[in-house]
Amino acid sequence: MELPEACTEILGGYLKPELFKALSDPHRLALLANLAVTPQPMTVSEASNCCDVHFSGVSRHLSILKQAGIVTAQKNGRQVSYQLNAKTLTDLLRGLANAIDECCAANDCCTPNEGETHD
Amino acid sequence: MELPEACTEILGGYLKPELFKALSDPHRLALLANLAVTPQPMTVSEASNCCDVHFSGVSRHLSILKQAGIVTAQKNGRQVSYQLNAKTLTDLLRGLANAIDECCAANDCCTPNEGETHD
DNA sequence: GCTAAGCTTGCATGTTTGCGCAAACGTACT
DNA sequence: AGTACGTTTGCGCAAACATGCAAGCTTAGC
Repeated sequence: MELPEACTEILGGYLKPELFKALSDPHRLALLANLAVTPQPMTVSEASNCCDVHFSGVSRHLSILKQAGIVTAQKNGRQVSYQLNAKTLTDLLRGLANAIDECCAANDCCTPNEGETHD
Repeated sequence: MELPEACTEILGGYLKPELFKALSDPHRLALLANLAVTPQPMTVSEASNCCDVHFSGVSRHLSILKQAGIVTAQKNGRQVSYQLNAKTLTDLLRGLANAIDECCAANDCCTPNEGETHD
């Protein structure tokens, strides 16, 4: 059975601020969406077309996504192709969701009733 | 079958910067972890004990989490109890993961090979 | 070699964010 | 009514962040 301490450990493995920070910018999310929809990897120049940000900014955004493990980069000649690392991202998302479920089930905490906020 | 446009719509429903921004702060994640581990709802004062942040800051953090739908607040007399809204959060996480999988499957994009980054 | 293309990185700037403090607000208790 | 407690909110400050521009770096093509 899960103890609270075990929960903290389990959760801690998924509660990385860097990941969510990488996902907290609208332009980065737009890039991510475009990567998820585009069959081929995208170069920085191609990615720059999708949002009105200077290509240097796009380069930085993609770099942040790469550092978070959300995308992978491959250098082809003088251009760099970025690709969504779907498995890593979905594993992290599902892993966190599962960890939360486990902890809540083990501790009987967390929202038995829905929508009881006070505004 | 899913068209790229449909993917964008599906993804767009889950790619809310506000959610990830709420999760992008270490102290907020610590609060979230504590809420996931604690059987009862926590008051602001109780929550303040877990991280070395002034209680006013904790109040603001919890407010941000509430606005993102991650926690719910209930007022009991003069104190406010916060509780993890586990279902909302896990649904969002899994929903995004599923949406990404759908889009990638439909478009045959996204990381067929693993770990091919260039540093 | 030289030049141009593609990308990254340093710099300056404006904006956002997290923080503690103090004041304000609402509620319980006497 | 008055006081004490728990929480929220306004304010000012410092750090972090996003952005455009320009310079630098690597690679392709001549």
